Amino acid sequence: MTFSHHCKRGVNLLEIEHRSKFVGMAMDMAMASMSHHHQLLTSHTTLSHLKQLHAQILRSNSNPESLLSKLVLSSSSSSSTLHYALSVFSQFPNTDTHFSNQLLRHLSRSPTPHNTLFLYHNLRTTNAFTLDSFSFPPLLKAVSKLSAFNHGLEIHGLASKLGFLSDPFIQTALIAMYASCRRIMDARLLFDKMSHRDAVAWNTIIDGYCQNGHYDDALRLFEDMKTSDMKPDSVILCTVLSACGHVGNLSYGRTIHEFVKDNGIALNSHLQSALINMYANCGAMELARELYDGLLSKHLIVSTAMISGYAKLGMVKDARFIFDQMIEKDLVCWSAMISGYAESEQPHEALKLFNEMLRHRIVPDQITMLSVISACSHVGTLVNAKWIHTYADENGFGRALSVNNALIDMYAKCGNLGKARKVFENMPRKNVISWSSMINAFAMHGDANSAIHLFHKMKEENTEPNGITFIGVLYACGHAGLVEEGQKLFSSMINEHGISPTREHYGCMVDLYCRANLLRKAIELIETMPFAPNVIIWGSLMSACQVHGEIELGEFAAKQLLELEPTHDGALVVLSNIYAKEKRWNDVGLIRKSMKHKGISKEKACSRIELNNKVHMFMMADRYHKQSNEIYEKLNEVVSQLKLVGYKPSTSGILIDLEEEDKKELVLWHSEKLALCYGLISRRKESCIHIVKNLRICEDCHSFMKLVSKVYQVEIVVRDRTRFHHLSGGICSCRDYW
DNA sequence: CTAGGGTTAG
Repeated sequence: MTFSHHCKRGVNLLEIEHRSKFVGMAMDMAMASMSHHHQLLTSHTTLSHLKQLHAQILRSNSNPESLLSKLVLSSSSSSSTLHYALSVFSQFPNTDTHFSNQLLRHLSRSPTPHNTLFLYHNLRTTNAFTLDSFSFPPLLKAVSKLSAFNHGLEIHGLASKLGFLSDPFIQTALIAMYASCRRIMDARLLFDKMSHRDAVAWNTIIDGYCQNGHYDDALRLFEDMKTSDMKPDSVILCTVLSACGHVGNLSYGRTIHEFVKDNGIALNSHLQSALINMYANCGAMELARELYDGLLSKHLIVSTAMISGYAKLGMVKDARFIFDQMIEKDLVCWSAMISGYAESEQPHEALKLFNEMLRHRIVPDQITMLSVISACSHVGTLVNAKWIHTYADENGFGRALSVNNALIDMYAKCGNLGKARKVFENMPRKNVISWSSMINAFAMHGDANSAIHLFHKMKEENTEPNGITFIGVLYACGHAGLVEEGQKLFSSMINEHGISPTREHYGCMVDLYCRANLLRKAIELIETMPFAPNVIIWGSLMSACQVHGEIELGEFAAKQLLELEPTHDGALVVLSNIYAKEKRWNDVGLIRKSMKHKGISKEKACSRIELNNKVHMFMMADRYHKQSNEIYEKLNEVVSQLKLVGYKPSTSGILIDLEEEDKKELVLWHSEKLALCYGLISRRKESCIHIVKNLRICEDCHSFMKLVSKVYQVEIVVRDRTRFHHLSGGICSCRDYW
């Protein structure tokens, strides 16, 4: 095909388009800026525009070759426009390899690298094209970005056939390709075979280890590099600093900082940022802040690292300060701030910020969705859960594996086990997290049999359980009192699955023995396990002692607990009860003192009830609710009804420094009782009452609710923190202590 | 060749 022929074809296309008035107008505008071809080409990428511009290029006197290359580049965003542009390109008489390589390079760096491979195949089918060694780095870069391993192998084979494998540029590109296709060993073999390794090769292999999560290997390799002749450049130092941040290796990170200072390495903006990111990721926020405040221009990425650094330490206010100061915000920093709130027990703020982000017309991606769903789990209301589920479905996240995993957990934590199960069952593909989430959902709700059943089904379907899976299933065994089953699972975890138990696993086992009144075994395990017992483990033992009347051991456990957490509610109650019984008034006085001290910082108890898609909040003895009078009337009625079947208010589990009579009054006004009475007034017939409490439910409220479920024949689901109690017919699904 | 956000347990 000749150039003039080509030109004619372009004009014909133009004429067809010209019939439309709209295109005509666009054409006039385009003609008016004829001298700005290049700009137009990068900003107009619809097919009709491309055709117009193509025609203009052919009519104009400017260099058609360079403009055509821009035509291809500007069209790389959609396959239809690219297809058109490539058809033009491939008919172009001059098949200059240098020119083609330039195009490959541009496409491989674009946000749509798959077009590199598209161009590659397109060019290979037009015989005129030949590849030279310069074609391979961009091709391999595109493969790396796409993790398209099969293409990578093909291109590796071709490079080999053409005798290019001794080219260090291609060797390095191959290392990067294997590393990003999760074949780090192959990458390493290639690296070891290189005869001359430059800084780029070293950086590529070190970065490859990082990409595959082997940060410690990356740091070892960096040491190897230093012992060889290679001097680290600033790019490598950036990579290594990032590795330090990922594994939280602050001391190594500081060593590198010193190395930079001692060797007079120029502290360019990249290196400065890498240092700040490293410190922020290691939680060394003072050091990070010092460097950050010294920055002249605060880059998006550094600010985001600061936000997530503060957020991880629970310093959300500082995180928000950085966030608010940012002039330019992108999706990633919004996500960081949202997840910061979600993980810092401020899920409402997270949702508020998400809505604000949407108002700024920023479109969330999958990662944002995971944080927002997690925030909804923490909020715990079904209204929010349904809202975000619908949002996810309507915005194309409904089929994403990780999103579904998060949804399972969310529905479970919002009290709707049925919906969690439905999400789980509808998943076309499941991974360990899906199974673990569902197992844990059952465990959370006290349905041990379903949890254990699912665990066996998971193994039948050849999904390998991990440490977290076992926490869920052991927890379930504890709640169901399945001692032997739990022991079997614990040893199979170690022996068959090769998972070494963590403190949390021991915690589950201690709890299992405690609940089964096997206190000797519990103590034996505490003494032999390779961890120092934590608050949860002492708490299990202490509660068990209380229930089973082991006063001395209980006192010991409570004291150990208070060593670790001097303001622990339960421990103070247990100790003060023991001392009061033994008339040790001095000790009782000491405890009262620490209780008073603690009263200042104590989180206020509140309960929520969700009814007919609305959430109502209650605090102890509050009168804020519109129907307050009705609620207290109902409470009086319920109390007298329950007293007929033997209810006696009990204050033994309550930690307020008051006279006994006042305590009796107050215990009746606990927020969960108010919420429950509101539920009894307002619920639709036959519907279940859902109550969420921010703190642990006291013994009295638990037995109160059990009796209500029997006398009023109503199903009640109560959540305290992340534990659910299903109450019906006077029975609770869990085997919790009070 | 370099830098930032995520889901299961506790």
